[in-house]
Amino acid sequence: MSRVTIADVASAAGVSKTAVSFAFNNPDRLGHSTLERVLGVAHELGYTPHPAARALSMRRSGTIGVLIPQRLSTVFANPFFSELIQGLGEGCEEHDLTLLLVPPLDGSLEGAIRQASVDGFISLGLTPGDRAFDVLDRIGIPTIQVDSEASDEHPAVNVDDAGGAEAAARHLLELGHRRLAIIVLPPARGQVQSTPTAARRLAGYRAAIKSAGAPEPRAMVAGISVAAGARAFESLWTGARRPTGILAMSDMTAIGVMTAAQAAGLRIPDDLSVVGFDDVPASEWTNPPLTTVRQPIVEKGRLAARLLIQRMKGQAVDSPAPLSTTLVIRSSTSKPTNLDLPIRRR
Amino acid sequence: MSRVTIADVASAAGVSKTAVSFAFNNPDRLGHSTLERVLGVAHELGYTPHPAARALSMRRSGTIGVLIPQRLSTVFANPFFSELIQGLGEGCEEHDLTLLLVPPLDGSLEGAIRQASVDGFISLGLTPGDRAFDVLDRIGIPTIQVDSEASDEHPAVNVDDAGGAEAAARHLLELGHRRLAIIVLPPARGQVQSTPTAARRLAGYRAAIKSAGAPEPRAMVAGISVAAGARAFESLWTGARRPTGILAMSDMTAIGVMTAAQAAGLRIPDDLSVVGFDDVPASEWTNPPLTTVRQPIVEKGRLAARLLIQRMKGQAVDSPAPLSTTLVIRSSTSKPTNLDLPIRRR
DNA sequence: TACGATCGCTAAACCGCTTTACTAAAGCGG
DNA sequence: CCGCTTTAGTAAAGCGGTTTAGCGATCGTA
Repeated sequence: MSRVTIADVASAAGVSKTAVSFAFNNPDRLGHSTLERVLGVAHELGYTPHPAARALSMRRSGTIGVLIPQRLSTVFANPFFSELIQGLGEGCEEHDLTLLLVPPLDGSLEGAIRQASVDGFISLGLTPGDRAFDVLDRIGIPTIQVDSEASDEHPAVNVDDAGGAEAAARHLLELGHRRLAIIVLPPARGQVQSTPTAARRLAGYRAAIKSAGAPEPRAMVAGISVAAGARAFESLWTGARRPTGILAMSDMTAIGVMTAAQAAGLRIPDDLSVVGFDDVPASEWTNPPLTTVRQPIVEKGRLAARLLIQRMKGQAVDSPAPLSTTLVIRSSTSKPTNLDLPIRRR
Repeated sequence: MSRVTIADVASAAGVSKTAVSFAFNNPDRLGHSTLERVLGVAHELGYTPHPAARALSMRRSGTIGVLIPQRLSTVFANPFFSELIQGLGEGCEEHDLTLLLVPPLDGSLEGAIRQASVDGFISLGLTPGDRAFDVLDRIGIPTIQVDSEASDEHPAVNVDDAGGAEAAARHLLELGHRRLAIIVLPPARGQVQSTPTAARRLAGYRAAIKSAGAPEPRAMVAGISVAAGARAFESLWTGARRPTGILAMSDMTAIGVMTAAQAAGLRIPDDLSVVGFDDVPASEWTNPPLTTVRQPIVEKGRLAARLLIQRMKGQAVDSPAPLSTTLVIRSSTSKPTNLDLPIRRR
């Protein structure tokens, strides 16, 4: 009933364990006839090497871990993440590696890191001081960061967040918008400080607004989800000096803003312009199609995976130059027409 | 430079390896003072048990594998999958399990199964005869199927595909449509036969059409992607007897059909009705919002994870009753108005 | 014919942890 | 004070592979 081990195969084939091991990993070291026999017996018995035993003795598990800062159910609600996985997957499949999703266990990412039997880690959106780094350094597993701040020990793959954000804000400003609001990504798990990505995007928005001499924008923090975007719109749409344009740091948030605005009777872009960030596929099909900043998400994942694999091979790798972002102008932005919009609720 | 092992901690604390192991896994068996000391030394040295060694000796890795029938980059392009992962994640997090994504390695799913160090598998859309089952049975790892055909050894979690499909078709028929086309999901990797899910949905569509006495629908196979949906529309929109309504087995395909149709100058739903399947979140925001069959994807994942965990505990589990599906009527369907539509290309 | 190289295979150590079986000391009731 | 149970800790045997070092037989060569 119990699993077939290498010893079973060895004794059934009348050879040593070594021979069986060689048959699979080093066939040249065996004579032709023994090789055939061992392989035959192994197949007949349905032998499969125990992965953990293999990993222990070879010091390699054939798996890379993806360090996820939040619960899977929140993270995977954002298509951004699916795309990133697509890229990581492409990088991994080239080398027959599998992907282990490592969210915080019991609230602790550090604990989860320890448990994971992997050859390398991809970390997502970690803030520089994160304690996860202590654990990573301690156990000495190569790591590549994504959407974080590069350091010497931990290279990071990033996109030109500031440039993209600046282009987005400039777009609204050039259309004539002056009253802008920014929806800021929330800080990482357990942190107060905003993520490096959020900080860079915010800086980009601000730089454009400042250089255009437009008034200080309202800023509000909201989660990366459609629901959070909707709530953000609700709060923004009370009181005086309502914005004519909203800069969201994520497409999901932007979509939430649009649906909430439309539900409140506004027309987009006539009554309110909205621009997102990421350019997830869904942004193309929304009503209206979303103006947004495209970042090459799949490529980012693929690059991160490749760099990690290089590191795992022992090669040194530097943080690559940020991947470029481009503004994609669709139909959720236009000139601000109704500067003094009467409130049309319901 | 090399990793801190249990032996290092033991000698540094002046105790046996057993004591160190007890300190972590069985603290009651140690005196108070030694416990403190061992834990202190371990922390100081930055000791972390080697996961593979632990897995080998405990016969448990704390990981469950998700058997993915295709490449990650194709599978994760469908939000359906993200939602399923959300559900699986919820089920896993309750028990501190992590999720390993296991796509075919080098084209072979069986090979990938062998390599994976997991305590259980969730399989997706496997066709009954799949050779993956041989490997799974051989190594005796508990498995729960999703979107497959239940068998005694391998319970399956399913939704009421036939019922949902029937409701979708009936909806179009009741609106007055008679010329329908069906876009069928492609067969699983390496198979000729269509997946059980596709077969059930097709049967549902056909049953409704037959009982309404409507003419035989055109059926065509297309991949589960926006691009494939677009291609499907192109092929369908040539020749005579063009459909007035299209039944797609996936929302992504339906969205592809809509965008291609709109690009060809058709108005939806006036010139063509489209209904999808799944009700992924994006379906609510499309232009027009998509009429589709909702299936509880997250719940499906959560249920599958829970059942697998039960099985891993040694409890027997039966296949649960199919989860119910409901037709969600939005704006991509209406009465067929232009029965003899002139061709308006470009 | 003798000798070093090559070939084919094996014994045993090792990877790093858990766990069973056991021992010495301490606690305890009578 | 003695025998018996706890308590606190240890030695050693796994878990199931890989890998190094080595050994006899065969082979080509001088």
